[in-house]
Amino acid sequence: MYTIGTLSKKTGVTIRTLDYYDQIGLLSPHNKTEGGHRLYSDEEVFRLEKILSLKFLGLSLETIQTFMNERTTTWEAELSRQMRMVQQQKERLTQIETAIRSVLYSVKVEHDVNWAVIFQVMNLYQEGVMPADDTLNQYLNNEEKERMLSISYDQQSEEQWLALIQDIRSNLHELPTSNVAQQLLDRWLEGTYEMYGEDEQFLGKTWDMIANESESILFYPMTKEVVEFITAAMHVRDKPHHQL
Amino acid sequence: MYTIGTLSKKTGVTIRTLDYYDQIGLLSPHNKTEGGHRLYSDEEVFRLEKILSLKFLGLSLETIQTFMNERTTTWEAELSRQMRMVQQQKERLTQIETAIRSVLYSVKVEHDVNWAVIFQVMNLYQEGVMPADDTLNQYLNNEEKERMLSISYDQQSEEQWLALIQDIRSNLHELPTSNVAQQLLDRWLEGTYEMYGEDEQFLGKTWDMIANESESILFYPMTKEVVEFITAAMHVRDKPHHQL
DNA sequence: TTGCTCCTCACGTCACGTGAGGTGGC
DNA sequence: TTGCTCCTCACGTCACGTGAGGTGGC
Repeated sequence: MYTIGTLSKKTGVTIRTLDYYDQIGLLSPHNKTEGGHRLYSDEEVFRLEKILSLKFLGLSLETIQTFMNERTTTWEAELSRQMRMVQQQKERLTQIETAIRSVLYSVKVEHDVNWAVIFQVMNLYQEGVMPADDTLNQYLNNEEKERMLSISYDQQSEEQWLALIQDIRSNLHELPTSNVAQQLLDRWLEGTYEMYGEDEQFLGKTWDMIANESESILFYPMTKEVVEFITAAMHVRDKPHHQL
Repeated sequence: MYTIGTLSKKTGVTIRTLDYYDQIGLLSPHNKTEGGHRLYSDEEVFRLEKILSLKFLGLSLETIQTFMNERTTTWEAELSRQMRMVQQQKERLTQIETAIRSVLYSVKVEHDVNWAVIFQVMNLYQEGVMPADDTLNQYLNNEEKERMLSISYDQQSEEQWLALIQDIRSNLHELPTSNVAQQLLDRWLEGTYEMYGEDEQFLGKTWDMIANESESILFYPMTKEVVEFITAAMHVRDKPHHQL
């Protein structure tokens, strides 16, 4: 038999929580002392562990309550519903992630929030139709799309890209043939290879997509100006008589 | 000038919400009629859109409140914090997803919840150290790991796997040489190729991992018995004089 | 004048956290 | 007897939803 304090320490659940579970009838003590102190047995410990498990899955205490009184075979529908909810939330969080990234870029690069960008991102996502997905589908096949989406930015590479884009933006006036432009292109290519690998076909398709869609905010902060700058510098390099 | 009802229709925000935003001083009307009715101008419409955008990012009204009074350059720290929170939540949701899948399997295959499985899943994840990841790292390199994790189950393939595992479980007593066992193996191989592709090396490594870890619940419902059944059937097939 | 809109309370939500003031138990 | 544990209220949380009862505005 455990007092409420002992049970609390044993399971890491606060006394107030056990108190509450008793109150709503989710977990009642095995019996009580004359003075009204609650006493729990191993049976309740097991029940509590079940409760905690189901809580971890994101179920409400009410759902858990009914689950505990029913056969496990009736759980299927509710668990499937919960599964769908979890998946939807994950998608939403992914959208939020991209949105925050855009805002952070606009704060860092443009030193102000680009509300036009944010409103566009909001509209894109709030329609719920994932138009970003449609655009990707136009340019990439399924395998390429997954490859594109599975690219993860770490802190460091993110900062490098940011710095590069900032540098490009402040050198937009430089001629494509200039050393400055060509060095920026070098940094660009290096970063691209590092992040996307050296598969020329994949790189080509991705670049086409970004270039064509540079007026939308899908690939913000790859704005039109930045894309044009890179393209111009690349053209110069491709011509033999300008090669370094 | 818009009345509160007009603004509500224009923006899709409920009157009660606008009411509340006025109450906490987040969005006050431009002015009021003599009778006390609120009147909003385009200025407030813009402010409201900003508020909604930031709310979409998951920021609290209080944070939004302070954001609106500060320069955007001060948003960085808070936005980065929010970014980390979002990423953590996504990881948590992924864990929940796997956990729910396990429970669903155990309900469907064993017609009861396998609490031992669930408690293990819980412990695995609640430590916060992602031991699942450690195990994967032991057997697969980074590329293979990503490949493994990016495999997505659709409704249909999930049901097929489930049915197959159920069938294997109810035929565990059959000899590896039996027709039944060999047919189950066929279904197994077919499903594997469909899902994981035909890269023998990758398949081999993955299978080694699953086989070695079959006593843990990482690959539940690939339990020890199921793995052993498949292995045995495969050995028979590999011997020429048993080939079909 | 009649509807419809808008107003201001005020309670409820979900799973507890955080006291307050008072007793039980070794 | 003295601490420490435990008890039962009871308010607060966050961003509104949902009425209730009463007035404004065209």
